[in-house]
Amino acid sequence: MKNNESKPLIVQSDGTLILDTHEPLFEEARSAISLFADLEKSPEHFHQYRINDLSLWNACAMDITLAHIETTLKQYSRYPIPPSLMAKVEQRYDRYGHLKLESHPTDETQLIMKVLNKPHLMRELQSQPKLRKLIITEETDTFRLNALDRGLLKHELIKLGWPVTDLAPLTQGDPLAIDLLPSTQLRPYQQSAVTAFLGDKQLGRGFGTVILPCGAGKTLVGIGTMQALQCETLILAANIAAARQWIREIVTRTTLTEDQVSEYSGQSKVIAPVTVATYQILVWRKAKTEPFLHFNLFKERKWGLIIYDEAHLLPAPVFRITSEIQSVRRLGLTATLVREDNAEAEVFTLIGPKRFDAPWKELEHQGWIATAQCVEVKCDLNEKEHLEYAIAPNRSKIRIASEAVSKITLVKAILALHQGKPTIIIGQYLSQLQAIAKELNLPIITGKTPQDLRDDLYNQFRNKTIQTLILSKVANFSIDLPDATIAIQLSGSFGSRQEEAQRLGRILRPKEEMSYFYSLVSRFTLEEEFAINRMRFLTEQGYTYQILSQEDFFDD
DNA sequence: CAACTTGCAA
DNA sequence: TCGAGTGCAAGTTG
Repeated sequence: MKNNESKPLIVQSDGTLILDTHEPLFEEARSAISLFADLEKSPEHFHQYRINDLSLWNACAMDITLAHIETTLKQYSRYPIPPSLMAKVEQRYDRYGHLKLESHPTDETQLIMKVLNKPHLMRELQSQPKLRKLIITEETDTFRLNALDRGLLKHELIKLGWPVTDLAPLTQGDPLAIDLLPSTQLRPYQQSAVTAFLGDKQLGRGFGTVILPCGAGKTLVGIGTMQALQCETLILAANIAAARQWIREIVTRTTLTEDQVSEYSGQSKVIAPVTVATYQILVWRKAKTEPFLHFNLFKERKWGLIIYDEAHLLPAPVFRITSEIQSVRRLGLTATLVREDNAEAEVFTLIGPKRFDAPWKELEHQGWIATAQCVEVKCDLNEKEHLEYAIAPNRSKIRIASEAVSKITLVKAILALHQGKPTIIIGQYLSQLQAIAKELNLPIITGKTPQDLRDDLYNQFRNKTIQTLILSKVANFSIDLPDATIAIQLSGSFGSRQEEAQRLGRILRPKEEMSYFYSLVSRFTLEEEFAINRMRFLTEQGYTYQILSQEDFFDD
């Protein structure tokens, strides 16, 4: 069996695929299985993929046959394929293709859903209360539905395990000549992302989600797609800063001029061939009962492409409107779909399935993002804090642990260790940050800091006039934050992995030198447990986590 | 009327 | 539940 030893893949009956990154066939196997399995974790030695309902139906949609999946698994698997797994795959495949969704021939506010070759399916669907609510009329093998419920319907059907094929043709949108300027070139992985998104145009693919880490240039993937499609485009961004960033990038990197690219926000409501809007303005309304006034934006022009930046932040009502416009090409961009609620399925069904993701570690190897070392430093509570902690209700325990005064001394030690390196200090509680700012006499930026002062401090940080900057939660979203080599996290919120990833993203711009990400954690407290949770995401992404204690800093 | 501040929402 | 943040519109001011 020496021959099989060198095969990279281990297939388990629960659908987990483990891929050994050291085997020569690794790369080949990776691209083969990613057609029907999702990447779950990519630590350094073994990557983990999973075959699940969504990934299989996604494969169905790409016309990948059952036989192809079996052959691929056999080809790369070290051990025999568990028969129960193939049985499960077959079962899932069998559920695909029985439901077809079409537009009503005369009434465009309605949809027709046909049930094919499954006698009992009609009955099964009729008995579902959530579907009942959406059905207008029913005949022997068809349902009539409201066009507005299209996305909701697709989502409910996925949850019931009966995916529907949406046959509504994708509209082309109004044409727009757009070209990259010669000074700009897509990196290989950005190009792959664009290609993966577009797929084979004859199959009509043109919706989906691309996953890339912060700092890997998601904007260019968007711009590359616009160039390929040559059509008017609506871009949705999480906040105004991000929206303006898109506009800047588009104007400086493409042949489009300033008056062809506009901002649609609370401050400026201009609509142009390329319009960048915030999520906020879309979901704004006078009162809870009033309609969403700005949803018209979707129909204002014949958009050929809608780009959802930071797709994991999509507010619920935007999901709903997205379901109404399923005939327009949709590109979701995100650093991570890990959301503490489980909205990933919604992103996949309404915007589109995952088309591309690159393991962070790999981009790091190729030098596109910086090499980072994560260090967790344990520190101790003092006598008084210990006492307070012991008697405090759970709620305040976290805060006491987060605000341990020993963290201040540690910050000093770490700053001394990395003397001369651009450093940011991030934390959750203003009082603590302010105390450190005062103690160390360092500048601080919080939500209340006026924009011009922020810009001023950022600039000084960029041109190295100041070396250290203290930042509150504003750091999580601010786009124009300058690069740092060292980040010190004083406290994080409730173990949100997404937040951790965002913060790490701040120090991941490509640089020659190693970046360090320090997390300060109080020993023997709840904070330790949260830290484990937060740490998991990064470990799974392939980062090594080093654990030190405060003594390590004061010994020598 | 542009540039603030204030209050609300999710 | 809380703390900190954001964006929106309307009100206030020089």
